[in-house]
Amino acid sequence: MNHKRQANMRDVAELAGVSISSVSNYTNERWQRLSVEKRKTIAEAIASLGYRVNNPARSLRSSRTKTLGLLVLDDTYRFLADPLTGLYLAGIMDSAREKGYSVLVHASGSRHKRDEMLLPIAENRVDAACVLLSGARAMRKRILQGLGKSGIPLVVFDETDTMDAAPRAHSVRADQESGASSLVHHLIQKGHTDIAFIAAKSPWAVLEQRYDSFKRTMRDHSIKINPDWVRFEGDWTPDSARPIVETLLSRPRRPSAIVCGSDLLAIGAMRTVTEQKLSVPNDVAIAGFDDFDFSRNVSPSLTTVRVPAWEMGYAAADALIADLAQTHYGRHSLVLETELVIRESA
Amino acid sequence: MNHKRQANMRDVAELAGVSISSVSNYTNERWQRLSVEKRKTIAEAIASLGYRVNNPARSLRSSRTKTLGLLVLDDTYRFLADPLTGLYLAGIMDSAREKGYSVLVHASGSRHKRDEMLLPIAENRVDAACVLLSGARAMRKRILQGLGKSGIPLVVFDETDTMDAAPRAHSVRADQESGASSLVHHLIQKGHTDIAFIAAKSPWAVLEQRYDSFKRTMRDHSIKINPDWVRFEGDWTPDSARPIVETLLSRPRRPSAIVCGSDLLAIGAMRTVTEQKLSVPNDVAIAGFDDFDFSRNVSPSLTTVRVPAWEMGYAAADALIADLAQTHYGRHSLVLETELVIRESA
DNA sequence: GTGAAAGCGCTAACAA
DNA sequence: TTGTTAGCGCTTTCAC
Repeated sequence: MNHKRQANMRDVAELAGVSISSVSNYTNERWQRLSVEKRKTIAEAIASLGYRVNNPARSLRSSRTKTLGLLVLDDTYRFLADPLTGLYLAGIMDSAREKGYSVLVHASGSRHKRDEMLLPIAENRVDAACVLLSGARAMRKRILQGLGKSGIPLVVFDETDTMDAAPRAHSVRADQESGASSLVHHLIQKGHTDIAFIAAKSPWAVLEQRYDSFKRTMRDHSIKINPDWVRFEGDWTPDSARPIVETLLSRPRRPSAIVCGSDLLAIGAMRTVTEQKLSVPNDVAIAGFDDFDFSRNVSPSLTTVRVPAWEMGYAAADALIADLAQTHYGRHSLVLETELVIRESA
Repeated sequence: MNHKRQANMRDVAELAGVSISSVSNYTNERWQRLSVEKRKTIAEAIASLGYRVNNPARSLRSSRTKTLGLLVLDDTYRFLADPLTGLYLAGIMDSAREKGYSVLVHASGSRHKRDEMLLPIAENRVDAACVLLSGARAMRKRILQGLGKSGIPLVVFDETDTMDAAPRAHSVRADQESGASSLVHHLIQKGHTDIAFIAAKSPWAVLEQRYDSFKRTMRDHSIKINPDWVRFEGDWTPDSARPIVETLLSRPRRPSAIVCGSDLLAIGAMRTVTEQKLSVPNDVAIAGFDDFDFSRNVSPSLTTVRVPAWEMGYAAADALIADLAQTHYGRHSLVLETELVIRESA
């Protein structure tokens, strides 16, 4: 129990012998309006009372919350168990903290009411937001439309051609196309033509980009894609790769390489191949996307496309805070480089 | 740009032809004070205006923010890349969302000012908080002391004997002791006596519990621990296991089993052993803690102690919200079961 | 440079 | 049941 009430601005002003507005000028760092002595007296009063500005009061009055939202649309609670999301969030938080912002995380499933995603915005909890979407394209567009109408600065992760639904939102993404294309090139150079592509069933912009680029690169090399070898099933856990790969291996003709939609899946795929007494990469090469911490340490180590997830998060928060500072809402499209990391598995 | 101002309670009241306080009673679900017709009129007015309560205003007036904090003390931004933290957060968020709460995530390093950790509380941004600590015991206690004084409901993850620093805080943890002990039993039953223990250098309550139980169980079996085989070095990435394991293997006498402080480390350890042309588990058995998604899918699959991280997060938020509802601050100590998962690596 | 005062949108105490 | 009203702590004119 806190017996003495928290100090407020009035208390500080009285102790310092100045007016409330001078204290306000102090906490808002408007130094031009504060004499040096006053500045010192106020600092002392604040320190001695342990005063902290009351954020809700400040927000109510100024409609600035000093908070960034991370709005996630995902049907599975495991979205945060995916290291990619965790790294986005870490980047956002690091960037936000440096500039005095907090981060409110809000996840919503498509089973929820349409505007559940917008709640933190509608309730004036955030000044700007990072948006992470999954699910069908049409739904993603609809959500983006709703978000766009809110009028607050927005950064959308990983989306490309859905961005027109929110004309003023920034986008931050990794160059999945060049990553996927380098990967396929690499496989072809290694002599592979029988290449499978597997991923979770859940639609996701990043997956579309990876798969589209896979298809394009195959076509560019005049390699026909065997439709039996393209499978979108299960979720993004390693376990869901197992039944897919089992099917792939059980058929008379099997692929010589499998491109997996994510490293998590690739690990499950490798395991399944190994269990069938086949060798990775000799019998079946396996490659993934993301380059998580563990990817270089599994056996065989994973050939993959590195995605700079932390950097993306950092850049996103950075862009939002810049917008907020300048009320200059020019739209940016930031594309960070991916990198093919060739290891043992392919 | 939002041209028409957001609707407020007054607008709703006018449109519905009722008083502001009736609208307030509606948004606060005080149905006893609302006739059925009024309830309907208000609902319609709210829907037609797209009204949402302004959270900062509500918070200022009522000093309830409807927000839970997740306060993390960690020096490395990678804390969120650790699936364990991600799962805690996922559990917290799922629980919070069900009850209409938001989650504010706030990380602070020990390099920051002492009370950086308290900022969301000091600024009235949260009603209650989950606390995740790492670092030296003394520092963790000091932080807990500061948090305890704030007087808001608190759940601290994974701490045991430091909890007296915050006498009114709840604790939620997993039974690391029984997990570690089962694991050591298992190794001994498999004939191992030359058992190493490796972990990151960064102190952490969970690690202390795991290691203490390791020591105790070894002693109970009258097995002497070789101090050369106990190593706390590096961080929690798989890569930092490598130099440690290389050293362990390079010496004339090497352990027959290595217990790793986390699955992430265990993966790095396995990889290093394999690279030295030794076999897991025949030459060196490897075991971890946590049981992440990928642990069953690496080769060989990982013997580990499962920690119910999502459930812990869920329980924590649950306890906080219950406290908030009842102003009944009885202290709980919740200990969730761990489970030894025996696979191939040990 | 400084201070007085209005009022952001809401809740809760009280009156009716 | 319903309505009136004070005021939460702050920012921001505006006058000095």
